[in-house]
Amino acid sequence: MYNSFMINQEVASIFTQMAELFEFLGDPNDKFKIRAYQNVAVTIESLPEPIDKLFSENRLLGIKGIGQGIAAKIEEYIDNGEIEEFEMLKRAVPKGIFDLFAVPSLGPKRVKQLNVELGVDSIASLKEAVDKGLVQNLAGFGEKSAKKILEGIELRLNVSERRPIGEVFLTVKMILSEMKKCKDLKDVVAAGSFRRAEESVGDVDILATGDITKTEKIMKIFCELPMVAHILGSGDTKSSIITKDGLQVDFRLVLPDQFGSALQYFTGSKQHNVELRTIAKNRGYKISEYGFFNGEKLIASKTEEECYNSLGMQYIPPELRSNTGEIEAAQKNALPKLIEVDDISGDLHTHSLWSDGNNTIEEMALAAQNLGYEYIALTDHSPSLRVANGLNHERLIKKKSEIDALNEKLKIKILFGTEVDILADGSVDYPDEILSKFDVVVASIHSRFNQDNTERLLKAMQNPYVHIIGHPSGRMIGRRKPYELDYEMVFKEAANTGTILEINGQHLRLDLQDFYIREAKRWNCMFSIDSDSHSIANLELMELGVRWARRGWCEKKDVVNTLDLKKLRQILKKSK
DNA sequence: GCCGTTTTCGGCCCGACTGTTTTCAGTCG
Repeated sequence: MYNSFMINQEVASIFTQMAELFEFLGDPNDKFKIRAYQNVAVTIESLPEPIDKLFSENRLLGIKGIGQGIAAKIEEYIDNGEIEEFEMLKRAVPKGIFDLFAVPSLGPKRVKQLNVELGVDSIASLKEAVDKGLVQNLAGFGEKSAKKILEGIELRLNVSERRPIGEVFLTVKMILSEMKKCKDLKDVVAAGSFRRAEESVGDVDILATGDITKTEKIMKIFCELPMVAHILGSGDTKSSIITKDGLQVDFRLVLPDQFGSALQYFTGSKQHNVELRTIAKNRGYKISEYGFFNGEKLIASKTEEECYNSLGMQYIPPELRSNTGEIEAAQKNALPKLIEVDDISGDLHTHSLWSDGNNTIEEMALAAQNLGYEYIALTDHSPSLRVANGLNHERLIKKKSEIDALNEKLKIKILFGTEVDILADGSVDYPDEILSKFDVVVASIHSRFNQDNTERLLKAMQNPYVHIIGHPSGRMIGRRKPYELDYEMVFKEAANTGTILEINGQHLRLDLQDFYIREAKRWNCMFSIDSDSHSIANLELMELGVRWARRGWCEKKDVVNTLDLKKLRQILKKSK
């Protein structure tokens, strides 16, 4: 879905949007041009190199999906920072068009119809049209469509000002690593909901300490970062910018002696800090971003550890700061020792070109090896997921022999896996004799999201060959609600059958949800944390998955892919 | 707009689901 190169994201996003605009304009001759643009956007997003480098080395035309026309547009973007045809298209359509496309259940055809017949050109005018009962009367629309549209708007509004954390994750990491190159800075940390690993974030606050006499130079470096689109303001201690992908980032320079209290203050959450201030007040203390004070006397401010300890409690990791029991636990010295990214030994849910991934098995394996993994499971889809090019028996045999050959020459161990579809009746999409051949079987639901799926999951877990339930709730942040489940029954059965529950790190999934991870832990469930990568760049989403698991109070011992391969194989064998 | 042992034109993924229809269009993955 994204890679580490800002320019690739920018170009890919333009082709995606151009495809949407052509679809809206609705010229039937454009049908396959649209598909070409959609395809090339995906390709560009998963390229292992920045596209301006490929261009300067005359290698654009060697990439599948890039021909003369698209290469010329990429060149135009590299030279001018924009593509004229895209700018013209945008002028030819209503301004709020991309907002309308983003409403679930609305596609280009219906947006067009709404625009032509009712003059709808924004979320606001859409809502107005539904409220007035106009939409319901359009040909092809009815009461249910209108209701769906309202629900869709609601889903959109919930994330309108906030964005899924995965969408900004790599941008923020890149800003941090760029700023860390500055020798006048010491600490550089993103605070706020980003640091707490909330599923969505608003503005991002970056806190830094360093040589205060060099503030002018430091702020200049920040405002001139390559991803900056607009500078909202820049002063001695704070600068604000908007990135090219529309994220507001504030950069604050604080005194080294106040870094701990400032970081504590700007990390939140609000509820956590309110509770903390109450406790401080009861002790006669006062807390601010400048320090923890007893009267006029400074008690703590340099580090967060010092600040928390001064209130008679353990240091509370940022992912836990939601005022849902973490403060009481910290006071009793009873916080869990949370899992770390470095604890992960491998990824158990990834896709390759064999199904709907964008890289070869070898590319995926080498990228995983670079992350320091001992193993990676390539879990391509099963046949019923036709859109994802699921593998039949014949292709499985070929894939297996490719893996065997690679395992002869690579250091990392590649596990032969599948993400097998859980069918309508809870059976899975391969017979036992095939299932038994896999090292890792992830079973997932990809259909019938509008019903209670408890029975399907229970039956899948009872299958002796199913090791892991993939993305158990099926939700997509801002797009699709979790389907109905009796979680208690699911957790009980997972524990009984030794089925591992996945914590999926894909940026729109983050599934199981954090509070259910905590709940499942009470039932002694086991977890795997997976990236569900469809390209090499996505493998880095493991970090997001781990931080999400930390929100669920996960420890190393709860997570099977912290084990070395030998122990992992034992668990997979023994647990079923 | 791209592609090619079906190669310079003709094909490009396609089935499930939903809500609207009463045989189908649009959306989604």
